[in-house]
Amino acid sequence: MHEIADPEEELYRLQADFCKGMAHSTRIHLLRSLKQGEKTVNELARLVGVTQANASQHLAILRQFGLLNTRRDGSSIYYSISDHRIIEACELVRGCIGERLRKEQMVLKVPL
Amino acid sequence: MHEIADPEEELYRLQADFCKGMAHSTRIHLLRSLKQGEKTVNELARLVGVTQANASQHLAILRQFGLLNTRRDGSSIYYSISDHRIIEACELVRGCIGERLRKEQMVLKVPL
DNA sequence: TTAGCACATTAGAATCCGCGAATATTCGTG
DNA sequence: CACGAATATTCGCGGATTCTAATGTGCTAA
Repeated sequence: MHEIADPEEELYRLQADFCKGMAHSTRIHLLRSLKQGEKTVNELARLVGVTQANASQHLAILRQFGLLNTRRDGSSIYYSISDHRIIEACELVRGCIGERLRKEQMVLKVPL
Repeated sequence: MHEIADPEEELYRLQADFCKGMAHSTRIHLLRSLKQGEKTVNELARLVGVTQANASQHLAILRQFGLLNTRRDGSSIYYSISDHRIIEACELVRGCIGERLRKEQMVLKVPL
C-alpha cells in the first residue's frame, strides 16, 4: 500500500499529523475543554458551541491522530486526553501567542 | 474586512495558525534544522531536501504565522526561530509520538 | 420489539493547501 | 548599467479540509 522510505521522514509525518490535530480553533477548544477530565460529545459540543455532528467529526480526527481516547458508558461515549504533554504543548504555543500580542500592543500603544 | 467577535475565539484562531506552521513534515524538518541557529534558504533547502522555491514557500508560511524571523545579510536572508518554546512544543509532541510507537512495537512484539 | 437518545458516518459544495514551473525582485560586483 | 546569485512570488492543477444536512448505528428502557 505504501512503502516507508525514510523512517526519520515518517516520524516527521506522524508528528505533523499530531500537530494537524491542534491546527484548528475548534479542536484546540475541544482539547482545552478536556483539560480537567473526560466528557461526552454533547457536553463538548455545547461547551465549544458547534453542532453535535461537527464536534463528532473533529473528535474523530483527534482520535485518529492519537490525541484522544474514548470510553463507552451506556449510550454515551467519553473522550479524554491521551497524553498530557499535548496540553503542555498547547500551553507553550499559547504562551508564544500571548507574548507576541503583548509586544504588538506595546508597539501600538507606545509609538513615540 | 473581518470583525472580531469573541477575543477568546480569536486567540484560538491564532493558536491554530501557529500549529498549522508545525503541521507539515517539511516545516517540522525546517524548524528542527534551525534549532542550533539561523540559516539561509539554500542551506535549509539542501538540508531538508526540497527545491529552493518550495523551501521559500514553507519558510514564508512559518514567517507569516510568526514562528520564524528573518535577517538580511548581503544577498542572503537568514531565518531563525522566533521563540524557543516552539522547539520545546515540537519536542513534547515528538515525545508523545515516540511513546506511542514504543507501545505499538510492544503490542506487535509481545502478543502473547 | 419499538421508541428515543447519543453518537457516527456519508454526501456534496465551497474552500484551502502543496507542489512544480515559470517569472519577478533584490542585492552585490564589475 | 548589466549581470549573476539568492530569494520571493505567481499561476494552475490535483488533492485535502470543513461545513451542513441527512442518514445510519448502538444502546437503553418500556
